[in-house]
Amino acid sequence: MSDKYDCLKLENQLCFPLYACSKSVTRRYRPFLEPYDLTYTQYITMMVLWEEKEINVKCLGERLRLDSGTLTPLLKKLEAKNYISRHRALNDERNLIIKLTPDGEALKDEMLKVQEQMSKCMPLTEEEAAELYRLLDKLMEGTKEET
Amino acid sequence: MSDKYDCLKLENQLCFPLYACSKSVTRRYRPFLEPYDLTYTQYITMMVLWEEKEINVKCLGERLRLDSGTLTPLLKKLEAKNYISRHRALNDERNLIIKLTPDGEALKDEMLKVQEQMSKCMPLTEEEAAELYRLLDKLMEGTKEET
DNA sequence: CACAATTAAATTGTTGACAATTTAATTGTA
DNA sequence: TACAATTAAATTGTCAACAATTTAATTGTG
Repeated sequence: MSDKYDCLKLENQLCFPLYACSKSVTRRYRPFLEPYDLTYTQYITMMVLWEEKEINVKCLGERLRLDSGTLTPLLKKLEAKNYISRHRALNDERNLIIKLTPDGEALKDEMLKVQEQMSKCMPLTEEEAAELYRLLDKLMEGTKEET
Repeated sequence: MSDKYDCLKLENQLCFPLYACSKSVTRRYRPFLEPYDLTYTQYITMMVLWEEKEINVKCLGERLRLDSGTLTPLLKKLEAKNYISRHRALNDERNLIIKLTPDGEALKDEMLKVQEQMSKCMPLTEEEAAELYRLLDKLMEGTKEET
């Protein structure tokens, strides 16, 4: 009951569950983030800033795997919400330095609640989560750009 | 060395590897699909049609987890490329029936090559792939809409 | 039968993702 | 020191994702 086209079936693919699952998780975040006027992508951008305090767009893009075409408008939106500031570096004006504002910093505590809510939707054991993490990492390695 | 903010670090999250990995896989497809003038989303749409031959937009959306706002313009593009046809159902004109054209059907054989190329980028063993599939499915279950 | 409720797709508007190109600053080198 | 090469961010243009609304067809019910 198997033919050569089996590999073209959605349910036999890894790519589709991956794509669907990623969207499903992102969609789940939406109502939790909405009160803070954050989208998922804006949220993970803030996560980097809560770790780094200060970073330029290039480094931010490497962490998030997003380019300036995505980040420039996104960062302008975060600036408009007064969560971050955008200033050119003094020593090299090509670099745009992104910093948290006090409002952005304050958001961090609120987000602990969001994470708590979200973790309830993630019905994996510690071991399963670790294994998923490992497999995603391996897949990431294989599909990453060969430069 | 752990504090209450650890859960707000990108690398401690499942959501980010999931999001990054999904994008990475999609990005990998791009050069293989580009000769056929297909995007990844258009490709998975074609995959459903290679299985079903004929389906309405609603069912297609349920399979792909996409709404009419995404599908309507996408299907018009596939029609313009002459891979599919779009016609209202005779018995209920609210339904738009999507069918493969001969060109769309013919694409199926070409896509076998694409899958072969792609599988080389997916460095997982059978068991790992099966486990990843299982974990994604479980996560999907937990994050799915409760209606 | 009439008309309210429901359903399917399309439309509108916002945000993301990314390739390709442009602009401006800096660096390397003849 | 000039000026080509490189680098960082911004811009442009296309496709996707999705919420909210609209349009049109069908169904259910008084």
